Amino acid sequence: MRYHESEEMYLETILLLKQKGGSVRSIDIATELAYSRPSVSRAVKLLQNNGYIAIAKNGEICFTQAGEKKAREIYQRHDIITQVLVKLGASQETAEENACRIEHVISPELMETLKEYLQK
Amino acid sequence: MRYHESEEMYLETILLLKQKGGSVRSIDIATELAYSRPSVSRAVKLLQNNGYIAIAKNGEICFTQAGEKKAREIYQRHDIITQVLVKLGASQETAEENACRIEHVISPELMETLKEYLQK
DNA sequence: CGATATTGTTAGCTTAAACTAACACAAAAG
DNA sequence: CTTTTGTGTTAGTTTAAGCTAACAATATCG
Repeated sequence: MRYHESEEMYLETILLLKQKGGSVRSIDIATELAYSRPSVSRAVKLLQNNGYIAIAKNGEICFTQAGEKKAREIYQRHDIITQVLVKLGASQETAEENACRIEHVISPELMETLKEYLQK
Repeated sequence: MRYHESEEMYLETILLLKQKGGSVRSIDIATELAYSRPSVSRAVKLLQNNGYIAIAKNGEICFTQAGEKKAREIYQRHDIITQVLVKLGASQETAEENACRIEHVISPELMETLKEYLQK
């Protein structure tokens, strides 16, 4: 993975779990991503150090302002890329799966172009 | 970088240099990618072990059958992605730059979809 | 031919991010 | 209230792929 790609994956996963679940803990992330608990524990600590999340006493993970912003940005990238790929003829499944990887390597300029493309 | 993404970059770079230069040595790759000589030396040895290239006594790097095939595939992916992005409204430069990263993470099915999209 | 420059290699370091084994502690269940 | 289960953490390993320092071998130039 390239620089901080995994950080993006974690933030995105937390947002996803919040949206469909409610309270999110380390174990939920580990289950969702099929990673070991120690791997997630370490990643969560990094997210905390970087100011993206806070951990409640009961283990619940909460976004900071910056964290939520970043997570939503990634989520939006994912969404837009998926829509574009479907429009180009990909199946929903293929589109989702590829968007998941492309979202981490796409430039802001290209994202703008894709947004405009969807509008017309 | 994800699994063997760097291998793909090296193969692609060798093909590129062959196309514009002629004889390709380790140092040419190092210069092109702005990597250190030891990094390239190591990567080249791996490519050799994996059966993608052979090294002549004077240091010239030659593709094996498998290596050339693989390099051309990656190159083609790059090309098609660039064309698609331009068609969607990106500048040539933005398209190239993003294609360079997307080419390593795109699935074969999606590549097929993109090829078809270009045809119509 | 010998000094210098170019190229390649060896050894070892670093970082990111996964892993397992083993432990600590809290919550739930008997 | 003790046992079991669930959750998180610590310590240490692994792999990929970059790096520098230092050396070896080859080429080129005076």
